[in-house]
Amino acid sequence: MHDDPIRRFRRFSRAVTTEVGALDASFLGRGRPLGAARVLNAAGKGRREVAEIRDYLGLDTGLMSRLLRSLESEGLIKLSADPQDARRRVVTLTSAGQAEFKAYEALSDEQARAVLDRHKRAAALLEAMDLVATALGRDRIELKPEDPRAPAALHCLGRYYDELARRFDQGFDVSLSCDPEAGDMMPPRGVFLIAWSDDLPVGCAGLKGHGGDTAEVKRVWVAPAARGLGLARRLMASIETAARAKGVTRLLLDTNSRLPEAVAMYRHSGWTQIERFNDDPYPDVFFEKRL
Amino acid sequence: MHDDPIRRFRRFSRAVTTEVGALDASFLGRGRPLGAARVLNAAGKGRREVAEIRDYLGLDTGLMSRLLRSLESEGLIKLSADPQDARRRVVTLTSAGQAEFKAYEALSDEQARAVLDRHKRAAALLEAMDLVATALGRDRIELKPEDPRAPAALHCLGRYYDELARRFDQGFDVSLSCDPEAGDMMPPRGVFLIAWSDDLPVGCAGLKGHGGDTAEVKRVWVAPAARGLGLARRLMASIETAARAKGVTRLLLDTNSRLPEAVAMYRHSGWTQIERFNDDPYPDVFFEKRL
DNA sequence: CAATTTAGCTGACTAAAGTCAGCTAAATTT
DNA sequence: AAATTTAGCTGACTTTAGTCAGCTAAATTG
Repeated sequence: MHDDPIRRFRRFSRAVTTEVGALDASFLGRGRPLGAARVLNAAGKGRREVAEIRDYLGLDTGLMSRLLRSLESEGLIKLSADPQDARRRVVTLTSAGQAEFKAYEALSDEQARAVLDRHKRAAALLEAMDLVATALGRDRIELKPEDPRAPAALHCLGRYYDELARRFDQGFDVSLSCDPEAGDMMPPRGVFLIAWSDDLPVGCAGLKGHGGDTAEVKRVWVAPAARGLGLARRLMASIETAARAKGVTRLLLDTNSRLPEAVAMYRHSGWTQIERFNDDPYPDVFFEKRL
Repeated sequence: MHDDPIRRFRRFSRAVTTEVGALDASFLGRGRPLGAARVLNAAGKGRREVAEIRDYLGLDTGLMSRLLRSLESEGLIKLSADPQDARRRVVTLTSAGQAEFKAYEALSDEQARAVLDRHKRAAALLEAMDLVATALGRDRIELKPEDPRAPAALHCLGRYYDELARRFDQGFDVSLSCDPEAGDMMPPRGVFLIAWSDDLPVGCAGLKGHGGDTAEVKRVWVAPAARGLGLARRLMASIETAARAKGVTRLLLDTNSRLPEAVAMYRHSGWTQIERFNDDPYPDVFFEKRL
């Protein structure tokens, strides 16, 4: 009865509507209706086109127009015609608007901190929050190519190496492994994909190419919070598509028997186990796939 | 940067406002404003007095009065004077109201199920949700006396025994332990307290009395989701207050060195370690406290 | 019993959100 | 070049939520 999943889910919903709803309400403290504050925030977060903001916030054109005018009359935004298409309008924050946006951001940050500071087990709480947020937002996870030296990429790779170090008895030291050159995992030869759940990178995968018809799949990682959502398969499918587009006909990858989920996933996705094809000390299972 | 707690918390907030907010909005699918639906739900959940509902939902008397009248005119509720105090009004659902309430419940249940059914790792997701919900609702955790044979009590005790079984090398079998008679943990001799976070029992503690001036503290348990919130101390304080009120001057308890958090907590709360005072096979650490 | 407090109702009001038909002007299609 | 589509604006409207002063009637207090 008290373990009933439905009951537990609904209790969760009540708790977050009460608490997170209360945080939202505090936006009213700045003397501006919530609608206008939301538009200002969307603009501050880099959404420039009116249609884009309207779409994101799910507003009617009439309502949107009024909210924009009210922000404009407050001197927080400026509207101008899109040079490409003069029917479209582009929002830019004035410096007053920037300041006001930052004030809202500071307010949100402060609230977040106030909640987190009370918790002894903040790390566990955040892990749980990551898991819940990723699960709820699963349909909005996006894969985007990224420079493998960018901060988000380094974040993923760091997590990946940590995980290998935990899984392997002998630990893991990247410098002993074949660390691909960044250039090999970037266009035109290769690609490095990051899976984003909102603003958190929750997975990655790299295609390491040499310009020839064989390429290698490297650094496939999914964050613990995002496991079980089929993300690894999605990343692999996307890497394969990219490889085909580059004229690659044969993909290789190496992995380790200490990562049984990965090995099983490859087996079920059309990969064939082959003989060792490199002298990297870490992998002990090798696969190929003909495209 | 991507590990920043504030950033992670805010991402969580966005995810739940989007998702849980969408669930909320579906309440509008039944052609009734959210306010009226909330009042109907509060009444359906057993809140009978108008003042109680008003208080719970944070409504103004005027607004409340109007919402009640609109529900009354729909034939969903009946209002009558409280026999004890004719100024007060009591809400009762008509059978149409009952049906409508159940329809809302079914809607919520269905939504919860729809989200959960998609998840392979529903157990992990629910654990994370329990943790988050308990942490966010920490200030609303209430301690209430309960019959130790009631379902919620059995739920807590079951979890407690499971945990002991996991912690002790030799496992745990209640029947070999001194299982207190329910009557000893109920008024007038004793008490059994349950800590409620919303509708989920997240902790318990029992006072086992014999009518004399010595009593025993038994079955102190806090759910994993509620640890780190100081709940064990709160339960102990409440048990001590109850003991004092019953004229108890000396409290005893036994525990096990395999539960180091518990042992540490007792040491820091004015308990003194003493010699073994029973022949229960499981405990190996014994405490007393003079009140 | 009179005075005060309490519970709730009512009418008049405001603010915020949202809807909708009709409009203009730019861009695109035919 | 005319017709159509698209992006957005505007005015008139509704609904929902919420506030507030003043009221009635019951209960409580002195």
